[in-house]
This record gives sequence, C-alpha cells and structure tokens, in this order.
Amino acid sequence: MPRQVDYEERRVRIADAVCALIARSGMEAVSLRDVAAEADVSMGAVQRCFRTKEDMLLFALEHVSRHVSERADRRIAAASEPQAAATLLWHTLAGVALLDAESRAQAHVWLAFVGHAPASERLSAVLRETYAKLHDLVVWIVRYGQDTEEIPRHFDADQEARSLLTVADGLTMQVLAGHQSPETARAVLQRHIGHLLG
Amino acid sequence: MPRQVDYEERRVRIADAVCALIARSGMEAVSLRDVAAEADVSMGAVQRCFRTKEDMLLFALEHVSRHVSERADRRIAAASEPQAAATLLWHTLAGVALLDAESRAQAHVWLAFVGHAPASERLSAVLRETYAKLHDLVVWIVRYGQDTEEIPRHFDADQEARSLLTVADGLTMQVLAGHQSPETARAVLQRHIGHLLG
DNA sequence: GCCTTTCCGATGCACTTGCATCGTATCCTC
DNA sequence: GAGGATACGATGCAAGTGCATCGGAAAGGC
Repeated sequence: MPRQVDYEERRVRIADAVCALIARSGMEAVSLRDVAAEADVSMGAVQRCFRTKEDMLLFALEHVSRHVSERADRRIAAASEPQAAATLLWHTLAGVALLDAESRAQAHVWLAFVGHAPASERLSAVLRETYAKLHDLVVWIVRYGQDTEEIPRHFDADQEARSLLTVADGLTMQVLAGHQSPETARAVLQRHIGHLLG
Repeated sequence: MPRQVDYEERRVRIADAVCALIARSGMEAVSLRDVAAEADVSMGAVQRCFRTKEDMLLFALEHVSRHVSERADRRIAAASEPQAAATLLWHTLAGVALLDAESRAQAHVWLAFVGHAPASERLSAVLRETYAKLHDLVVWIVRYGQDTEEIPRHFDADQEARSLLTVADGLTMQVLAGHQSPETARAVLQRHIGHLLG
C-alpha cells in the first residue's frame, strides 16, 4: 500500500483556509491557487482533496455548519446537571449569531454562502438543512423552558424560536456590516430572551 | 457640441443589470462583459460610465441604498394625514426587509455587499451610512408613537429601533436562504411590532 | 457642408482562472 | 531490498478577466 494521508484532516485545513480568505477579501477572491497558498499546500493537493472548486466550497460550508450545530448541541448534551432554559438559549443563540471575534470568519463565510445560494442548489440545500436543525433545537429549548415553568405556556414555541433565530441572524449581519458592535448585539439578544421569561 | 447622452440614466440602467446578475448568480459572476450584455449596451459604454469595476459596484450599492431609504422616507413624508405609528413601522420595516418578490434582487445585492464589505472600505462606509439613516428613521417613528401614546413611554426608543432593524435584517437573510417564506417573515415582523403596542 | 468635439464599439493585452496532465517522490507489502 | 501503487507538485492550456487603445460614427456650431 502506498503512502497514506489523512484526507479528512487536510480537507479541514483547506476549509479553514477558504474561510480565512472569504473573511479577508470576500468570496470572489477565493481561487484554488490562493487557497492552496493559504493552507500551505500545493495546488495538486487541493485538487486531490476536492474534485472541483464547488466541491471545495460545499465542504467549507458544511464544515462551518457542522461547527455551529455541534457547538449548539454540545451546550445541551454536556449539561450533566440541568441548566436554566434562559442560559441554554443565551449560549446557543450567541453561538449561532457568531458574535465573538473568533467566529467572525465563520460569520463571513455563512453570509457569503447565503449570498451565493441562488447560484448553487447544493449549497442552498445545506443552508436550509442547517437552519432547520437550529430551529428544531431552539424549539426544543423553549419547550424545555416551558416544562420547567421558566417560560409561560402561552408562548408558541415554534413562533418564538423563529423570532429568536431571526434576531440571531440579523445580529450576525449587522455586526459584520459594522452597524452594531458585538456588545450591543449581545444586549439585543439578552433583551429578546428576557421577553420570554414572563 | 457633440452628441449628448444621459449618463445618469445609463448608470441606473447598468446598476439594475448588476443587481439582476447578482441576484441570479451571485457577486462573483459579475463581469463587465456580462453586465454590458445584461444592460444591452456595449462594454465601451460601461467603461465610459464607470472608471473601474469597483466604481460600478459602488454605484450599484448606492443605487439600492437610495432606493430603500427613499421608499422608507416617502412613507412618512407623504403621509398628509397622520398615520398610526404601528402602520408606519410596519410599512417601513417591511420595505427594509425587502420581503416582496420584486425586492428580492435588491435583497441579494444588499447581502452580497455586506459579504463583500471587508474587501472594500468604500463599500463598507456606504453600508454603515445607510444603516445609520435607517436606524434614525425607526427611532423617529418609535418616538412619534410614544408621543401619540400608541407606544408606552417605558420603552427605550433607541434600543427598540435597534431590535426592529435587526429583525428586519434577519428576515431578509432567512427568506433569501430559503428558511422562511415571505409570509412567515411578515408574521414575525408583525409580532415584534405588536410587542411595542403595550 | 464642413469641422470640431464627444461618444462608441471592437480589438488587443497582460493576467488570472479552474482544471488536466505527467514525471517524480514517497511509502507499504512481500 | 525490490516492486508497485499512490500522492504529489510543477507545468500546460483554453477560457475569461479588467482595463487601455483607437478608428470611426454621430451631432452640433460656423
């Protein structure tokens, strides 16, 4: 058998490079050569990992999606002792909104792909799937909050989850656009969660 | 004197072509040739109107910004008889969120430019300026609503305006991403405005 | 009718793009 | 080691990019 390479690791490395490039100069600055240079591999390696450029971009999006989803899931699964629903909502939505500085690149990537969606049905499908998962997650937390009586029963979990996710997305966008600072964004999110607590 | 041309009209025509292309296939599909073809003018004409491609994109963004701002302003200025603040908010924010089908292209453009912002300080400045104007406008409406006693005094106009604009942006994004239909988006917006009415 | 002045469309050019190709270096099995 | 399969990096290539150039078309003043 021949020389073995951890393709998965390399793919992730390349995906990170893609994210960095998108965050720095936007989606249309992503060329195979630049990606290879950023990831510090040869172009041949990139081509071996991904059949086409679109495959590469798709993987990068899935990479970010996975990151966001898993971070949100962990918040819940890892809670050995029960947490307040408000706390869960806060961490989950703050994570989804990608407000902290380290998530900024991912926020850019997410936005770039939403903008790119009409051009690629495959990308669009990944986006919708991720949104659906996040929505279900938020619904679950809201219901959980109602079970623990933190959140009054008269709220419609589905509607409230939709609102919260919308706010998170809006914050992502406005922080990226420079219209809000991460701090004011966090405040907005806090207030919206506060509304649910009776 | 030589043959005269209405440059402004042509610039707008080209900007519309840019928007159409962005909406159809994303920002990175915008080439001078394609723009010229879409606007049904020659490449030479495009080059005469805009010194560089970036100038063209900048004008397209300003075009959309102007469109959004003016539509919002008109809602208020044209109201010869006083309107309910709730109605003003509704129309203004629905306009900003670009929910109707005809605004879909503009929503795409807006999103594409937010994604492109880090690559161009000039673009970024236009975005921030537009956001600032819209924010001031929404603040004004909220205060107006407080003056007419539609909206309780205890609400902080600045904070509420920030929230509302955030929701509008989030809706733009989620509708584009295919996670919400324009109908559910409108419902979310309605509910958020409803919260303000005591 | 001519001439000046502005505008236009085609073409050229240097460069970058995504992808294909190919000889070589690398590693595992035997 | 020897052999063979695999991954690699450099190079090639056609297509497309933004921008510069230039000959000629159109439109008014004299």
